[in-house]
Amino acid sequence: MKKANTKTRTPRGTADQILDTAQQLVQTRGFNAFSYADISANLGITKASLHYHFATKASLGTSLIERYDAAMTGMLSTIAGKVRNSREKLQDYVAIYRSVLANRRLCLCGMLAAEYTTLPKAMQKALDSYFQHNEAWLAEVLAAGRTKGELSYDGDPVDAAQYLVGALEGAMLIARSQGGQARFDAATRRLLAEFGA
Amino acid sequence: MKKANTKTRTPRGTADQILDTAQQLVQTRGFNAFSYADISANLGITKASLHYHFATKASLGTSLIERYDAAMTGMLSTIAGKVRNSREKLQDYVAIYRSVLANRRLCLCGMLAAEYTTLPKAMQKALDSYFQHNEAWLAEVLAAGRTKGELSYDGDPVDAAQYLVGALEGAMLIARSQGGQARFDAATRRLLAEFGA
DNA sequence: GTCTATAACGAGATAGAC
DNA sequence: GTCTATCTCGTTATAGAC
Repeated sequence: MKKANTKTRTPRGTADQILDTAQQLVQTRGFNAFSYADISANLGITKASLHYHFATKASLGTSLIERYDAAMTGMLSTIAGKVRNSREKLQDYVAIYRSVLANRRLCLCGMLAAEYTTLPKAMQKALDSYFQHNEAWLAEVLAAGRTKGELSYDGDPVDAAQYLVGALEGAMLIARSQGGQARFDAATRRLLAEFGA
Repeated sequence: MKKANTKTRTPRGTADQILDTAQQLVQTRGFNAFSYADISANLGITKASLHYHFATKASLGTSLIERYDAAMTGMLSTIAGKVRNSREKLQDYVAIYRSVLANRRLCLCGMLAAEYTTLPKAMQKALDSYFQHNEAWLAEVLAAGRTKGELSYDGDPVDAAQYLVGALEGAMLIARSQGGQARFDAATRRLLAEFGA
């Protein structure tokens, strides 16, 4: 076999390293505020080589979102698979965002949502999918949680899920520059309490 | 007199027109995704002339935030001056954000918060002030409202105000590309209900 | 798959005439 | 206060050698 699906730490390929660096840059500076030169400097590889792996910045950006979406889907599956109660699932979901902010980053897709009107169509589509997946998972957790009496809130679970995502993204966005982790934690305590978590 | 402080519609000066155009561009595209050429095209004035009014993009950006902050302060004074109950004050506050989104824009300072790490220091300072002013006004409304029994919520009014600002900015941010005005309205209904408004 | 070299363009900014 | 003209730099992207 050429590539084993092991869980051991395999040396990341160049494309992955490029994506890692680009992701960090987008999460801290935004898609319109980083360049191939930045990645080149961080990785010690020339700009021309970057174009071998990702011909255009648009294709790099699209791969970035798709990988992020897939990683999130994986984490949500893991959370769901632990089959604990819905309260904990919600807490774990919030914890994902918390750990992103702890690295002084924003959610990749929250950042890109701010730049939405300037993004290539392919990136916009990928972004739409990301939020779709996230909110569908959350709505399901909220619906099941209320049925089981583990969570409590009013109205439509889909509305509630959308509210949650927006509030979480906003809390990260503002907390990064105003108040930091403490502010984010205070906000999410309030948010979770609202759902009986 | 050279300039009367009248409330009649006086023809806006060139600097004001530049700020108007720049503000619209930042609110839709972001500070890093617009150029002097864009303003030039929109206003029919050369880039060189723009530099006469705002020598650097950083100075233009700083003026933008300061003007936005002042306008917001004015609106908050007006709301406060109408001396109705705190519920209505909170609703009016939310309505300000709503009208911004209705023009397919984000809050200027929410957008800039996403780009925070790439902004000149002067712009960062001005942004900090904007949020400080906003949250101080909100915290005061929340504190008084609870005392008078017009609002109800748990914990520190300052925490609550910060939570509110984050949730509102996030609701706008995501709603612009995912769900639009309807999604924003659903989110703010939930948010207001949380405070007994 | 990575490199050197360069093209093609747009950015922020300045000099100096009117 | 607005213009023309220009400068310098950074950007995405490509050609072609190794």
